[in-house]
Amino acid sequence: MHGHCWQHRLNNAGFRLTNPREAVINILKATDKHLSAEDVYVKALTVNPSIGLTTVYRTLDLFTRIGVVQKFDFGDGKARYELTSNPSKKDHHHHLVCMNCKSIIDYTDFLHEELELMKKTEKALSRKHNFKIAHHTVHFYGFCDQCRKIG
Amino acid sequence: MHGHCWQHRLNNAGFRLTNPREAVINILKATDKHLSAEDVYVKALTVNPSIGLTTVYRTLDLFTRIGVVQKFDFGDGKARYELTSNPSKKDHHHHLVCMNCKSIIDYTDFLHEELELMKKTEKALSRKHNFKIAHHTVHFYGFCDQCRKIG
DNA sequence: CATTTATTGATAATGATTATCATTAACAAT
DNA sequence: ATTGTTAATGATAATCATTATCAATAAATG
Repeated sequence: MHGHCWQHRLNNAGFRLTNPREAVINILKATDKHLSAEDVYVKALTVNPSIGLTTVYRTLDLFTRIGVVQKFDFGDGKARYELTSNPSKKDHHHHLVCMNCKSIIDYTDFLHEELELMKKTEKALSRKHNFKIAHHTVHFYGFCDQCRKIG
Repeated sequence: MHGHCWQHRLNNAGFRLTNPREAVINILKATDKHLSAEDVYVKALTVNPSIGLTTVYRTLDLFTRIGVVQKFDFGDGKARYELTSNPSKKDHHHHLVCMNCKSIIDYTDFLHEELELMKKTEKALSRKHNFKIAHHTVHFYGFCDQCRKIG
């Protein structure tokens, strides 16, 4: 149920398979960047020139709700979206955010240890607060190579 | 230099000690909530009825830049602010965010282990990317007790 | 006390996201 | 395939948090 393709997950959740939704997924699949809704919209236009920005927002929100996409906020005023990465797979990563230029670096160091700790923490928190945990994020904030030199 | 009071930190960074700044700090000191700029503004008005919302934003931004305050985004469209908690002190905590009602629970489980891992990760990342790391965040996302029952 | 300059607060502007609503297209049943 | 039902779309306007502007004020310094 977790490994099913997005088409099935949409259907199972009672949603329809549409052109804009396919376009959005394909764009997210094809990049390793951290795209904003506007970014996705611009790319989507080259595939489907009639797509609307509103639909892109709605679609990203829908995918986020069913867990196919993860929404991030790195503090630059606009949300970013990525395909959800399975914590036990190699696409799992976390982020390093430059507080000055807002650039983002993905990192994958010590993920095994991190996963152990997160599983343990998740278990404890679920029990203690009766909270159903879907995912977690880890962000490191600081100043990137460029911005250290300048500032 | 880290343990210095905020007054000194302001002065050392070349900023002035003003009434609005004092009001904002006192409000953050007096709460364990996750206040938005608007929240802080409303509270500030009771102390200083002439304070402006713009100033609150500016002040929170200033304190964030000098590291006295930490800015969070939990995905409900407005930023939240907390006094920066020293990772090795007992006020250090992380967050559990309900994806439905946006309520937030602080947690402090396994912080010792977490701190060990974070220090290690931080060291590796600093070296590899020549990144100057200031702080980190860990967020768990899911559904709280209330929202599990309903949804 | 006077001067300098950061800070403030009222206001308007910005910009990302959301609500509205008539039109269109998916899908199920025929 | 055709139709009917209903979700989904896209254009537009509205919302709302945050920022820019700028004249007025107040901290610090001599």
